[in-house]
Amino acid sequence: MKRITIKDVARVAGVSTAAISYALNGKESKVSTGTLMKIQEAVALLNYIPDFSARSLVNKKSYLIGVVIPETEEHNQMILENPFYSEIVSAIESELRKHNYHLILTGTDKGKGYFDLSMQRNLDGAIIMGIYHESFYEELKKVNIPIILIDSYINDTYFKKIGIDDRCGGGLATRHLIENGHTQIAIVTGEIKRNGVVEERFLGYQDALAEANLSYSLEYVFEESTSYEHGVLAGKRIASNHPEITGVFATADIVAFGIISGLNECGKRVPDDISVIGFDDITMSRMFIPPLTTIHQDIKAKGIQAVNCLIQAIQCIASNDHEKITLPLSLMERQSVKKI
Amino acid sequence: MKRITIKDVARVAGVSTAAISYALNGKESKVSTGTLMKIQEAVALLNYIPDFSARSLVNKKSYLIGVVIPETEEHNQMILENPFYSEIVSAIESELRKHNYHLILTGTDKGKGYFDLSMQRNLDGAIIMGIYHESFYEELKKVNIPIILIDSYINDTYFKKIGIDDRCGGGLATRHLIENGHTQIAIVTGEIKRNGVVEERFLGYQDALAEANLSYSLEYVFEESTSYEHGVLAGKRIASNHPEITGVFATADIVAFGIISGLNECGKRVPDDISVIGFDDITMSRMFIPPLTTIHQDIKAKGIQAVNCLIQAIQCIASNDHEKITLPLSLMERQSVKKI
DNA sequence: TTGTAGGCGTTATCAC
DNA sequence: GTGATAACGCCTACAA
Repeated sequence: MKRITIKDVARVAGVSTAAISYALNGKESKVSTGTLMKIQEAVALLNYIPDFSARSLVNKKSYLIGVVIPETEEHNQMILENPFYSEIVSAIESELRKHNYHLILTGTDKGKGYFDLSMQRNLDGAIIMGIYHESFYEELKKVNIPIILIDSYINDTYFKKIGIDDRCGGGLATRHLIENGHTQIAIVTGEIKRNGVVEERFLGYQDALAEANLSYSLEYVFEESTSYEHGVLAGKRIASNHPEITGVFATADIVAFGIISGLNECGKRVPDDISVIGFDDITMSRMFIPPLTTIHQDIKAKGIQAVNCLIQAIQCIASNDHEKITLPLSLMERQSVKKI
Repeated sequence: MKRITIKDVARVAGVSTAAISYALNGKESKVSTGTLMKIQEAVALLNYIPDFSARSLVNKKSYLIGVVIPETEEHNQMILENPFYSEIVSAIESELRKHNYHLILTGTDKGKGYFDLSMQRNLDGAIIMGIYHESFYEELKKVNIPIILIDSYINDTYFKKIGIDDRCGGGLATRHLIENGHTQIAIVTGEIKRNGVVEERFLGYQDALAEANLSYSLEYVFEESTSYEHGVLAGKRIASNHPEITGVFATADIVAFGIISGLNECGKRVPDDISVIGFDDITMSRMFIPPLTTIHQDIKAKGIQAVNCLIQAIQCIASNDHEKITLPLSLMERQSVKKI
């Protein structure tokens, strides 16, 4: 089956290819009503669908957006299993489609960068999640397309950034524990990378502790990976080695789930024996038992804003000088924290 | 910044564009060792990256695979929030990348089909999840590219299919409940669509009931949507209207989570008061409290197989006449089912 | 072994 | 208004 091309349409409609192109690209003014109708008929008759490759070749627009999310060290798989990423990717795809863009989703092995892909595919823009080596960002800049960083504290004005005030959130969470009478508060967290969100959340934790004149101890910091498994381990260690701890701040909900399970395995109940607060408010958090008290952020809004910001940049609409958009945060009280 | 083209490389290397093309496309034999080296140097020096659009234009290969997953009725968003889809998409992306393909991920509004996208982008193939109207598949066939259907019982030899024996799985789950002494067994399920997986799982439920001479009653069928929310509702209704029910088969883990929550809200505990078994064994199931007894399927394997099957079809490698690949299933006993 | 040139499907620049 | 025609970047006969 041969592809229907613009020439076929031209032949059937009895006009030139130029006319077709005008008619189909919002330049109807350059075409008389009569020919316009003939064209529309022919297009419908032949079911003509333009070839984006050809189009992209001439006007350097691909209507393709790259979205990258980090991947697991072990399996080279995108960590889409982390519900946070699933939710935001859903929102991004939906919003992108509304604007007639398509999305190429990839994980990225930190070895090879994203430069090749961007060039090969002539990406119109990219949305990047996760924290990478500096070289990754330098490469990215060379591609010279608009790029949105989600949840990054990279200090580089080339990139537009969208995120939340993680430090404030970390404070909010810890303070909630304190207000409920807790004084021995642990933090369980993924790797604290420079310029990453967990670093900020960790700082917020320290802020709140200091405010309340509570001492901060490294023994109460369980740093490893943002994963359920790490949560389980930390939960067990807290249960067996730190009976004095009554409150735990997990820097991600998925970690909080792990903590609660680990605690349970050791016979400690949440929130009766120990309180746990999470961060993100992923969909699963309200489904969990007990429903998780957590710091709520609007994940979908984050994705939608990222898309709109990106598309504005692509179309060079007045680059509103907001280099960084910060979305609101709130405390979501459910049932994993108890007053003592 | 102007793009580096094959001509630039040719100029720098002091050879023709043809030589470059040969050297870069596995036809090194047509090029002498000397020029090959000069070419490699020039490529490295200029950091030349071929343009896929141009390439696609001439050889009708895009190295782009379309992946579509169903979307919510309300928000036109992909239901990537369903962890089942997240997991399988992760696996697909990873495997695809290994083979140098990229993935365009979309939801699909059932109004407009997938035909346009496939044509516009010259997709090399597609992987489709979910159940759609017949017209959707008819359109798809016209595109004339290899297509893999995951978890579909559509009876059309055009498509390669990959899935599990859902009927057997439904039987396995129900039988497990029966073997544990349950006789009043409800089923909570998403919409039972023709050719869909839940229909088969439902059939398996009936099989097991019949085998054990247990009566089947429509009152015990809670059909609505494959969602947490529906599970909650069903759980509540079971708790308040059907005290005689002691076992529940949920046709998806996410539904099982809802049921357990709904039951809890009404003061019923799982598994002490009532047993619940799920289906799929998503990652979350072992994290849930109580850890969910469920029918295990290898979600990642499903994604990987789909990719390999698709790529084989694309490369026209002996279309191994397996029109349908069926992956194994097993019972995963955890703690949501109790012997009575 | 190497280089020239035509064509893939579009868009855009011209003349008419 | 309309229609040739030259790009866009690449591949591949074909000729040298």
